[in-house]
Amino acid sequence: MSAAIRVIASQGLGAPTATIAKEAGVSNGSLFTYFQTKADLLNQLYVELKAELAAAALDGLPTKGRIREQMLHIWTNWLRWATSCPEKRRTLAHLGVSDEITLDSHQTASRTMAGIAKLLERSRENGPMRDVPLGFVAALMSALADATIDFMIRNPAGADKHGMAAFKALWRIVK
Amino acid sequence: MSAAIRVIASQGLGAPTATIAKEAGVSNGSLFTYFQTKADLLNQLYVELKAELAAAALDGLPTKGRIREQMLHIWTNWLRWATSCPEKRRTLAHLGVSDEITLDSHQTASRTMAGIAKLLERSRENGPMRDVPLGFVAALMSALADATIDFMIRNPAGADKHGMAAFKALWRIVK
DNA sequence: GATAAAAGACTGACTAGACAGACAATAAAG
DNA sequence: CTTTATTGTCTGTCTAGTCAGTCTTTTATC
Repeated sequence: MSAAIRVIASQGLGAPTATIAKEAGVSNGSLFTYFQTKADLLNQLYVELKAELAAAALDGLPTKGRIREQMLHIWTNWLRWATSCPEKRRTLAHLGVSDEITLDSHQTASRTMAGIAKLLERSRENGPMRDVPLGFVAALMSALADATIDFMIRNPAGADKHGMAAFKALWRIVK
Repeated sequence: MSAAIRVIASQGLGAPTATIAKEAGVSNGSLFTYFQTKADLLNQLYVELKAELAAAALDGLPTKGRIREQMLHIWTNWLRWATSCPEKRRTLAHLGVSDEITLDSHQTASRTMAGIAKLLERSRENGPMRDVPLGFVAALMSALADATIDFMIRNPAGADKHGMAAFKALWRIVK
């Protein structure tokens, strides 16, 4: 898996399975004893990375305290994870838009992100977004995070400042 | 070009050039008399679609009037174009994240979007986003629009309502 | 108007290379 | 000896791009 992350991050989804196997230090054939097809590998990788992102985002979340602080906690964790594992984040970006990823994988992934959605639900209570589907607000938040991370990576100077500016923007959206 | 849009929208960037040629009603060989390589075709297509999007967004923009109304005009046009040409929009989404698209094409494309950026610049005057790079705000707006369109297409019921909710969210971000 | 010549657009079979996945052979372990 | 894990070669398929030759259109000549 970690070999796949490294290879896909640098070569994209078109990377040959042989390259991934080599990077992992096993033969081409062995790879197919662990994953039936390349698509299988990609789907598993997608679900795993999403779960890791969700776990990273929720890590150390204070159970008490104001919602805004909890949300900021998640936001900060999210950005930190993405910027400190640029390869994982890049691979995830590739996988997220691939049509090799099944509907099932997407659903599984979104289930692992439920913790974040729950907090987002509470965040928007009585806010201007209270009357649209939660999935829509979640999509906007995710898009905002992705765009922010992209910019931070391309523009490391002032990354933290931009991350914070984007959080405030997010908060203005929901609250 | 329009054949490429149709084929890529349904098959992704991996679509064989032969399929595109067939859809266009010409031979495989002819395609390469008009485009040196497949990448050339994709880059031209990307720039063209971005230009079309920009033109559609700015179409009929009232020169006078409040900025908010002008911005809403652009926003509405943007969403209308994307939802009424789902194939173009889908193809553009594929191209936008492809690494076949050169830096040069991206720059050319962003130049054609300058009109929108200019209005965005005025929109954020004295607003909370006044101190971050304009490119960052533009990236957030673009991400918001994309996510909104995605949701509208997957969720046609209440599409207009969601489009308007997203615009208000955008306005809360910048103003 | 009829014929011929030149230009160039178009064709589709072909090449060379890449890749996913299969499989027979080998090594390791119990 | 049996079972299981691993190997790396092999194959069938697919695809970007080529090119020798055909067909169509335009131009020139009588």
